[in-house]
Amino acid sequence: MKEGPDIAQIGALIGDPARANMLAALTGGRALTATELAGVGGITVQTASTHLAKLEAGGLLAQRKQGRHRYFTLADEAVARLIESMMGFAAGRGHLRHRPGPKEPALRKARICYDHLAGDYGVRMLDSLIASGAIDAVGDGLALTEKGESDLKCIGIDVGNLRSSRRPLCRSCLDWSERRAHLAGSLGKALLSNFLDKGWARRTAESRSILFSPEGDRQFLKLFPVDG
Amino acid sequence: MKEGPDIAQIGALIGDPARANMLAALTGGRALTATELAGVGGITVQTASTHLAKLEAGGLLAQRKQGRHRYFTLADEAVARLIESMMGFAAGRGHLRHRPGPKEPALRKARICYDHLAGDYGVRMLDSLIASGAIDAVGDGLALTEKGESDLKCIGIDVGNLRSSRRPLCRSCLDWSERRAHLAGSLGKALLSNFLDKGWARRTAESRSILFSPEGDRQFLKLFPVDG
DNA sequence: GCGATGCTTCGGTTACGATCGAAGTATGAA
DNA sequence: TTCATACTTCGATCGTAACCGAAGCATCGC
Repeated sequence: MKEGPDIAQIGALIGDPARANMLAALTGGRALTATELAGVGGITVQTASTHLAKLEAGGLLAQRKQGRHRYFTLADEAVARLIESMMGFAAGRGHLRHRPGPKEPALRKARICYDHLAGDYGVRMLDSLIASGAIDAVGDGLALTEKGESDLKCIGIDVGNLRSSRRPLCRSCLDWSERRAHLAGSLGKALLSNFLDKGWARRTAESRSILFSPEGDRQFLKLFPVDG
Repeated sequence: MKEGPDIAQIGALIGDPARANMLAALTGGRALTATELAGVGGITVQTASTHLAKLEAGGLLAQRKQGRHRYFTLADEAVARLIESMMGFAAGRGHLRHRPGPKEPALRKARICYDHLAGDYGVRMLDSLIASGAIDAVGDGLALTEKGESDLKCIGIDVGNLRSSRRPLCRSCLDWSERRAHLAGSLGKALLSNFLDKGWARRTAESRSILFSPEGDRQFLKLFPVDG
């Protein structure tokens, strides 16, 4: 019976609603304090503190002390992928939390997934990159082409730098709202950073959603057209 | 706070040790009865029954009545992928259940992962297929080459038939014991079936491990050499 | 019909863990 | 120093869910 790694521990860690909410919030990539996380979990700070200790002991979270604050983040990208893949699974089973809330539409349009763009815009961007021949979709994987590399240089992304990191350049990540793939990996991160730097979009304080400015919206849609 | 799909439900379902053991056992691909699952979970049939009802209600399991038996399987491949990905994650964090048991070595050598070969042999097979040019590894994805298609025909696998199914032909699946990828998808399934049909290997009754016969072992190692 | 087997439902016990108030520690500000 | 903020630890409560014995259905073999 006792075969393989123990998934029950991790399941149990994610299985508590308060902890699940905190993890989902941290999938936004931002480092949050214990008090903020207590807020998203809907619990007091004392309770949050014990939850956070458990999550850290389980290897899901990392913390960084800074003054009297304690900032928590997901331990690494693997955690983010696990959470997102569970979200994709849950969405596919109809385990939606309840009726779409007021913030849902914005979240479905564009949101941050650890450090890259997800939602309708994320999926659109990848589709467009594939259609233009910048990225090859082979089997279930993604690879940047030479054309893609030069295209990216034009908008100010130096792929050479990215390659030097150990992290994969392109990675596909299943989008729970669109049920299709969007672009993750260091390139996904670089593209989102690029948009934020240019002022095309900005992150919101409380939510995972990404807000595009009217001008940014226009530029983005022009840069990543659909149907070719 | 209430953003996105509800992962807590699924986490909680997997988070119980008895349920986790049952799910892990079902990742073996075989349909098991409630009594058998009670055995792997280390609980009585009554308790198992309630667990199984919950897992079914949560969409993780499917059941099929047959006479007075009730056979349970994972609801679909997505569940299997979720379980395996959690195992991979857990293994990476050192959440190993405890000391390797007596059956561990066999399990690490070759085991079934839903419907394809995993473990050392599974990883070796994929490595060899890539080294021989039968499969292209592009980015994090896999694609069968023309050479691969003709190679497979020689050992009695008709790729054309496989293509007609909706399921992806090649898919990489992270191996929790080896921490590297092995081949999943319909091709992974076909290869394992092929070995079983030829009598090279057989499944065991109780465990997920795959036992190779001496002759099958020889043939397998010859067909999938390492180092080119 | 009968008993045996496989499974579910019911009822009651038990144990674990989530929760919060209160007190304790650490850091920063005044 | 003194106070305020951020967080953790302690202690106690409470609810839920896992668990099993016993009883209830369903199906098979005879």
